[in-house]
Amino acid sequence: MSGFLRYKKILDLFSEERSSWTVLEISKALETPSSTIYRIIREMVSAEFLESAAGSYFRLGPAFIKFNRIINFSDPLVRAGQPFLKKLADENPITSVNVLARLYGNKVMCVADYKSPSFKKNTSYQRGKLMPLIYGATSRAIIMQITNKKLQDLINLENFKSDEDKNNFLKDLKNDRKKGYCFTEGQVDKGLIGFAVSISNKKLGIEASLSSIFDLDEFLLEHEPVIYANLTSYGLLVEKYINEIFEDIQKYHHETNSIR
Amino acid sequence: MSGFLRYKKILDLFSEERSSWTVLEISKALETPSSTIYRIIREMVSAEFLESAAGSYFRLGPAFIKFNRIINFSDPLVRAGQPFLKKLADENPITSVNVLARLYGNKVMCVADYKSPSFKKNTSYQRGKLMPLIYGATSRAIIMQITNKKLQDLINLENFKSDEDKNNFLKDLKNDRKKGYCFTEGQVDKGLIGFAVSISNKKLGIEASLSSIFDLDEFLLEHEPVIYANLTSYGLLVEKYINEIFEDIQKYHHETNSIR
DNA sequence: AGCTTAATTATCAAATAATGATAATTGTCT
DNA sequence: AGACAATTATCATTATTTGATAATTAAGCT
Repeated sequence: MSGFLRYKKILDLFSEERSSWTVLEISKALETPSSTIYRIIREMVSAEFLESAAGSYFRLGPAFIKFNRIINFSDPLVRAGQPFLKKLADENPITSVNVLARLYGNKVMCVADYKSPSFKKNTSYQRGKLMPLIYGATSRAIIMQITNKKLQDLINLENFKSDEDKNNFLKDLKNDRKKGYCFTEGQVDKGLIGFAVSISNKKLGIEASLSSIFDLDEFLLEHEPVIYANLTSYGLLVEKYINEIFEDIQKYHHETNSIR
Repeated sequence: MSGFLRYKKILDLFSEERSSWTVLEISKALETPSSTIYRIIREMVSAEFLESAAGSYFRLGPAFIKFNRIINFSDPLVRAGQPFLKKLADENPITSVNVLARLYGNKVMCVADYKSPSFKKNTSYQRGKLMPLIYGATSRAIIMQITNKKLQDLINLENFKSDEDKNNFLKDLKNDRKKGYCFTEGQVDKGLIGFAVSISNKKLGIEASLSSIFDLDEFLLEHEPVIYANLTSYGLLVEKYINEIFEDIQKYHHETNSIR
């Protein structure tokens, strides 16, 4: 183990299910002597990436809250899209969960979400959560904008049940790309349906989606045109704002560089 | 530069004001050859702690969103306190910003916040933001529970205008400790006032505070008893929940350890 | 499409840091 | 105060990082 991986392997042990670890537990899990782990943990604690909790346990440190905030206030996708999620929810014909998501490695990550206050069911789409690449409208609206080699590489990492499954998936993808939006039913959460449109910005390397998730029990066919109209118009609006933010950033960097 | 510091120094360059950097800029800022920075950046990008943006710029990566989420769902303070912030806001006599904050190094960090929808003015208290240790009720309710050497060390890091200032601060601290809550006016944001109570849990090493911030223009003296009652009762409630979460965690670790 | 320049990766010997077994110290609980 | 667990210190060995330079790849421009 070397470089940043040494630290990342430790951080990756911490999860929602298991959020505190002792040095001995880490030492066992990574098959590394505890004297080494003690040394590394000490470093990470002093950098506030970990912190010591009760009973010689350690947990994730406040550095993550700090950097998360910086992303919130500076990430073009979050900045551009976050403010529209509530509006989208308010304009949808029935209660909804509205999500901005993006590619994260070979998964999809939700980077912002807004749930109507009266939305009852639980959903998997919450900020920071990783979602499967090939299930759900949210994910599909992201991969349907990816092409060629990158798409091949991503798809090859997935385990399809059969070749037929894989071909069907690719066919659906093609259709949705033509239509310009996605619909799926119960692929991620039972009893929920999702609609999604792509969000992209080539210059900023953004491959994302905007989606609305509804309770199947509340949904009527007549809602679809409104949902579709809302998503596409807000999707375009978000892309427009991303572009404005991009120009702001450019201007800023231009200024700071010419001062030097 | 060695160990984790090598990586942390790069991450620390990223801020709300300056959220993207090129390799060359980092190389200059840290006075390190660009070939070295390139290598390190590559590592951090593949770990998703950084990501490449447009125009050969790099920005903070989605790993922070992911780990932030894990903290949200597992940190005892956030888990216990977050749900009460809205309730506190709703029960306060006038619109308010309500904040959970904790010690972070020699600063205070807001770890959860809820602003009444109709609250007009801007405040500095937002999740993830670092606040000064010696200004504002939010901070004072934290340090007033700290004693002896730890208090000395923290105070010694602060720059007081004069020795008199320092002594007055310590005197105020002592008074507030007796009263059990803090009040300050305009110390952090002009035109705003803050009330705060301490939140602590020795076993979990939690040194925190719960606070409500109001617009001075809306505040009347008759509001104070209600504000005070709300804060103290919710403060105790949060501490009770922290304790329950602590016991849950213990039970969980007990189980997982006996399985092995 | 081809040309130009900037961005990024690869190479490798020298310099530096990480490792882990062990011992020493500190902290905690009764 | 004593016993046990947690943490830190030590240090020779081993492995990794460094940075100057060269090679490659990507991006911008006409």
